[in-house]
Amino acid sequence: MSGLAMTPEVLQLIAARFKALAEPARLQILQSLRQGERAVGDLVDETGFGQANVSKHLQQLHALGFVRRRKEGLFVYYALADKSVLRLCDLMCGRLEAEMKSRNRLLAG
Amino acid sequence: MSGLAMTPEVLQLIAARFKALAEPARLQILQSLRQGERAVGDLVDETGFGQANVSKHLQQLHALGFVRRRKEGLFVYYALADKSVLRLCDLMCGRLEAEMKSRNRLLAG
DNA sequence: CCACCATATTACCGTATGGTGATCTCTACT
DNA sequence: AGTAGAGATCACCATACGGTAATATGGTGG
Repeated sequence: MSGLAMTPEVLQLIAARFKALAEPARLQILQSLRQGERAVGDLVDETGFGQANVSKHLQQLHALGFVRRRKEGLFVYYALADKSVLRLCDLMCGRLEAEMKSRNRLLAG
Repeated sequence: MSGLAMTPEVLQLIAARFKALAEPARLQILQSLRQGERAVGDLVDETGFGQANVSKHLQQLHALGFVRRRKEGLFVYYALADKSVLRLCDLMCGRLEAEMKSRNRLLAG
């Protein structure tokens, strides 16, 4: 359970971090970043979301430490801050897979 | 990355599951369940939230497979469905700790 | 200095969601 | 059958949040 006491304040901080991942648009951005550093415009093209939208999502991800920024001339390049984000996504993905598998077993009888 | 393609539809399902954890109240409920099975009334007492509120949160957690229910007479007992929920929380908690540690290092200079 | 481009920010709208009180449902008990 | 208690559901409100267009900011080249 780690060294942190699970006070309501701490839970609020944890919840805020889960909330950052609780949005398909942000997950899609993170998936794009999985393949490497990307400028904002690249992400706009790859995801199909509006520029303002992508920028706002990136601010949120950055504020909570999920991505890091690197400014280079006119462009701002974003990248995954560390691997733990992917671990979280993969864990949740594993849950989903297990869920779908047992669902199919029920349907198949 | 597991066997699932990261289509927008899949990302939506993942996001919905993260959203279930993106609420301090639900995290607090999960923390209570960490110590074992609890009836709804117990959780109301332990968390201090209203009965309707706790019930609604439990429905959400149950709909996404985070908790399981067991009915016994008048009471309904909820418990963690598996350990992966705790892994998710602990992972996120680890991130938070690292964050706070580096934050303190900066302050200390 | 000006025009231009990439990104950030602001203002606004529509929707989703948490909290709460009231009500309904189901079970146990007499 | 009637009462009581636990939990689920409904109706409602206030707030938060995602999407978008318009605008601002900051760097680049002419």
